[in-house]
Amino acid sequence: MSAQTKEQLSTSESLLADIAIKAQLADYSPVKGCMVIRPYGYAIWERIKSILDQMIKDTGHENCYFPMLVPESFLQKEAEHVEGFAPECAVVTHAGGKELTEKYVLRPTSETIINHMFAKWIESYRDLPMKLNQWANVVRWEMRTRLFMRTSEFLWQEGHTCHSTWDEAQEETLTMLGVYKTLLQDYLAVPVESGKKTESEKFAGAESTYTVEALMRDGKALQAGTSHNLSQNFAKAFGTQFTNENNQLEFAYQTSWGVSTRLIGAVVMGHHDDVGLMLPPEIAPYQVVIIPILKKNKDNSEILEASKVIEQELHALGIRTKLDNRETISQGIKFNEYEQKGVPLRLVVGARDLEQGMLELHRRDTQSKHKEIARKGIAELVAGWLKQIQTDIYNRALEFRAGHTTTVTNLEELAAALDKPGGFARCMWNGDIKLEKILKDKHKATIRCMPDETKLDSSKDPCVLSGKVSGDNTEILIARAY
RNA sequence: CGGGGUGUGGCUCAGCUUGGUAGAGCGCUUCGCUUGGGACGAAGAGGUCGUAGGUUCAAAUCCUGCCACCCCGACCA
Repeated sequence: MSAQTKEQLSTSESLLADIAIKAQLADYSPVKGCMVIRPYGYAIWERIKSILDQMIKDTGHENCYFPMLVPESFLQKEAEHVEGFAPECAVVTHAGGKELTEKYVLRPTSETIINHMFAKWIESYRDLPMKLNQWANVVRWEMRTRLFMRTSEFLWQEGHTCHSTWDEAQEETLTMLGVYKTLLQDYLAVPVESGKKTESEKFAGAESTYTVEALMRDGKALQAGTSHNLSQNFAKAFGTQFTNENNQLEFAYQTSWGVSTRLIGAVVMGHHDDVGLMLPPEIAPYQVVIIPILKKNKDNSEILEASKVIEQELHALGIRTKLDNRETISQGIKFNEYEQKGVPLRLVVGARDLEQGMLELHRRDTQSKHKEIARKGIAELVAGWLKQIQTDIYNRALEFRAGHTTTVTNLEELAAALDKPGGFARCMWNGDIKLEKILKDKHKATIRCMPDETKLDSSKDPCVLSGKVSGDNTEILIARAY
């Protein structure tokens, strides 16, 4: 059964699946739309998780855990929320050999159950702000799934906060958007456009949604993280109230925000070449792989010993290192394996070079081999190179995006831009939702966001739809998306 | 749910038109020989051909139903 599944996938033309499976990040599970995250893929997730977890704590949040099962009735309390999520919920109807009187939903997100508890825990303005986060799995029964980008079950972090004023909630929303931007750009080396979503694209139940949008190498945009200002919507639905300084009962102002294992998809589709995956050093499970050139049936102890010493030197500088001293596998196979896995640097330790105090270093991002690297001071050299690679990979992605962003002033130019370079089309918009319908029907595209970093001039650049110039027009980014 | 496609050793597939009881390459195991970019040779292990039924002396092959998965679309982090 699973054999068939694998077979189908390898035949498929999905570059994403091809890279992810070859790099041993994940594999398909027996359950439709679900994936098994393999150790190498999970190690990347753990890197991302530990980096982000620290940032979440540094911004004053506490981790907690809410249960996976949510009473079905909870979902229905917030009108827009039910409408948005009900179709994709998996529901538990039986337990303990009996049909349940109240069905349980496998959480698609936790606003409802968390608000149920917020309502209980919050009484006074003195209890605010309450800033929680949880690392969890969620289930969304999507009609079409894609490895990492959209799986029926995925891992994520969801932050949920309560505040006493709208302004404070708004500030929180933008703070976390900034955290995501930093995570993506400084660690995953994925440049993002941050901005607000349009009404039709916002989270079901939110007042407004902010997003970080990345551009993948196939020209598609990816919503890499979202931060929502929920205002009082859920508080009203769940009775999350507090008494303010004036002894008046008020509904709490809330936010929620999340990023998921989709981030791994962003890395895969954001950084790869013909060989396979290319990992930014910051999130690579191991940043350097040491491969000793071993001879079968000969005494390799000297080479192995030298390799171990080098490994220790790298460890001492905090460099994540893997020494592959398997004697049963040729180095050619190893070279290939680690290239597919995207390990940033490969250090080759051979008898010949070692005699001359030299090593061979190979950069994954440029696929360049550097012989005659001095053995002495190797750890410092490697540390420097890793920093350089991190920067170079980011710049490579940034360059790609620049080459795939086109400013357009009318629908013809827009249509052309979405096809020819692909990627983002930047333009002004008068807010008429007709545009979104045209995009969807004719171009399979959407408005990704109204970017924070604007490049156009509302006093000169016309609306892409009406052709009119107006100070009321908004700048937008359009793209086909995952 | 609509359109298209696929189910045969671990993987990729051939065989099916013209039924005769299953093959190749890769991978795996052992031995030999090699070893600074996916070596080579020899021997070997491994499949109730997605599933249920039908036709037939005989079904991977023909017929019918069912199931699963993949791709495209509607939906979405």
